[in-house]
Amino acid sequence: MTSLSTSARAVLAELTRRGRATRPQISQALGLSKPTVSTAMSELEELGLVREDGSVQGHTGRSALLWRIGEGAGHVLGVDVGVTRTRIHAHALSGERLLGVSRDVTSPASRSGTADLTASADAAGALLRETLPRLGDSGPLRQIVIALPTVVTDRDPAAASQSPEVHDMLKALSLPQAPLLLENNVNCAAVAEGNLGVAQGAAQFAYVQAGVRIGAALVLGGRLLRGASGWAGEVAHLPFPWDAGREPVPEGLERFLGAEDLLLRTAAAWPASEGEPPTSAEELFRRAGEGCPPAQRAVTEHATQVGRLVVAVVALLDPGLVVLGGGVGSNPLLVQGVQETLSTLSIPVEIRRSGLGATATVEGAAVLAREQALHRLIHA
Amino acid sequence: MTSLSTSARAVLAELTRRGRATRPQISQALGLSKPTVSTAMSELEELGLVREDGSVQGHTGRSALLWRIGEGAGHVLGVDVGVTRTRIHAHALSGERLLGVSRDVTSPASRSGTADLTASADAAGALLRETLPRLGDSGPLRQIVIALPTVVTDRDPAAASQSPEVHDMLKALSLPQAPLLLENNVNCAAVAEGNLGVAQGAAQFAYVQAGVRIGAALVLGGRLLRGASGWAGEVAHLPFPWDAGREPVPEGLERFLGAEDLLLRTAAAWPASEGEPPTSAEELFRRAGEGCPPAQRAVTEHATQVGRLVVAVVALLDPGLVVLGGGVGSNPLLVQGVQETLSTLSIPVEIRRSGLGATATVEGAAVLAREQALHRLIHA
DNA sequence: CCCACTTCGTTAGGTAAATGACCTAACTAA
DNA sequence: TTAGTTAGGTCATTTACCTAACGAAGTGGG
Repeated sequence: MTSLSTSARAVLAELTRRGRATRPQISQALGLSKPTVSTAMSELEELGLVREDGSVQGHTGRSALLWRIGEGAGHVLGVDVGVTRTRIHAHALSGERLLGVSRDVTSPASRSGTADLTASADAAGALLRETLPRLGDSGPLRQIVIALPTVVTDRDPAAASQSPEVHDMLKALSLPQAPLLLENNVNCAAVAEGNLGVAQGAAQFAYVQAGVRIGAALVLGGRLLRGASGWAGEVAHLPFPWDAGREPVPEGLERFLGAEDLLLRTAAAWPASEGEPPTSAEELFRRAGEGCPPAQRAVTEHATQVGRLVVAVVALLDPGLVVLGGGVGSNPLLVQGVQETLSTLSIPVEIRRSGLGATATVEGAAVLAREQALHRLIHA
Repeated sequence: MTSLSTSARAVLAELTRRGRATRPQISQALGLSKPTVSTAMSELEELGLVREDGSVQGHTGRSALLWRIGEGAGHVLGVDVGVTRTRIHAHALSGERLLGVSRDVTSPASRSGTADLTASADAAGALLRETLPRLGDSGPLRQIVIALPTVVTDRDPAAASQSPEVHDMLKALSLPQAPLLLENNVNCAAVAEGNLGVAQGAAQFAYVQAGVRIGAALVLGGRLLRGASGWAGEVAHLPFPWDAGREPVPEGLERFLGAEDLLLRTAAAWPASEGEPPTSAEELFRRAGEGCPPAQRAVTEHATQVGRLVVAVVALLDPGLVVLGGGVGSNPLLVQGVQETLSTLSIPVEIRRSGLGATATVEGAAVLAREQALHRLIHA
């Protein structure tokens, strides 16, 4: 494919930012002359990357044609290879969602909560083979991003598949031919928050996910902070408790702030007079919301602990905004407790609760795929 | 001043990176033709921004002229307004140091270790007035960066001087007319490590300073991570101890990891048989190095605590490299203990000891000033 | 010392991208 | 209708590069 001219790249980038725009708007935004924008737009139209889409009326003067990313620009896939459920979203390069499907992972490992990448990939692969034919003509598939519940030390699958686990997973997925990137699932969820969720428009923010597992992600100027080898945000590996007296346990924070231990601790402190202790995080939060005292105590205590993690994140990074997500983290009862813990701190910070739910990860993967595809189109 | 052409900007940037270079070298590095580089260089020479500086001989063929940033490009100032000592460094835009001076702050507050910005600024202002005349003709003063031992919520002094403390400090300094930026002192020291110290060439790294006070800074791709409002790295404000049982004290980490409390704890555990306990961090480390058991125990224990802070930084950010600095942090005995604490972690990370000493802060301020001045020259 | 060879730096001529100036088309308001 | 305004196209011109060619200034071999 022949390369785009400089002005065509600029026009494509601006059109991407705006979704739909007229040539005069783009001309003004980029400081390019009208002829230049027109030539560039023709070049893009010839390649099928953009097309006319209505016009702006009601203003004085001649009405301007509206332009948008066209079907020929193609589409991308976001794939969430989750422990208990896998999800696939397809997005056009224009940003609109073409389809979103999901399927349970049924394997002994997934029921016990242990990660079994190959079992998840089998389910995702089957789902993919049923789903792709439904896409019809959406242009070329330009990028796939796979969200994984593991540390992603190398986003490039060519390098990462030297690890046998990743190699087997990719084989089970049997993906169509297209550029491919791997990404951590918490990172994906954070990207979704920044693009579609409560962190829209934030220059930077931290995302703390508390559920069965615990993790964090950092977004700076729209870009993920990945660290030197992909371990950024892997707070699960923090030793805990961090105390002058007791010896900290490696990976202790994961155990302490994960949903499993929360339920165990709650059960241990449960008075016989209140009947059976809750068996899931959802139940615990429901009963706390209904006013059950031991459930409330457990939730408050847990919120304090999560709050201390958030305090550490805030003191180190000053993100200005922290989004709480995940099955436990996105609960309204938790946010209040975290906010109280933070009130001792002199650093200004806002706490928001994620509203995206369980699809956050796959949505983020699709957003990343679209960004990557556009980046390649525009900058190469 | 009339604006530079695009190619002149590129040539100036490349010359800045290389220090001295010939036109053919620049031509090859930038992919520009020889005539283009020549015209761009003439443009820069006419403005006094560059000048010839010898030639390359010994190779076959005609010898090429060497070029460098010229005196007309001007100079910059880095000012460290420290608690006990203030420092001023002047650098030419070419990078060479023009002078470096320092002076003790003599005020009741500085002796007790309390920060008194105005007293420090008085000393720095007097030093500045004696120093500037010695500069001779070094071209225009293009940028001043002031390093402060406080949180810098606004680097722009016009906005920051709304705070009466900063306003008084700037008045006491009575600076010459030039663009001015404020920066946190730990951030400055980190920049120095990245440009002149042990973190040279690192794509990203964390800097942890342990001395009288405790602080951290993060450098990503040569840029400081400042946070939403300048509080990034202010770990001193972390509540401590972070323990399920005990109630954490706000600002507790500062107290716990600072030099003062280290000496108090050491004295409390000091056996009478060993004579008087050490009265300074230097003495403590010296006696530990000489094999004195209680001093060794205190240092080991302290290294473990600093190590836990480093563990938190590494788990959250995966910097790949952590530089330990400050009066306590740069001690060889400490590094070993920190490394042992880190060995429980599965994240790959290297620990290095700062070798820059007490001038790191002012050097970093000067580097930042030069970067800022070049940035303005090249991109505006 | 002379001469072949290489590289530097300048001059001349050519080209692609973007511009400004100008014109026509199309729409609104009165 | 008509006046005023904005969109969109055409074209000569400018800008910012490039390649080609050549003299200048070095090196090394005979």
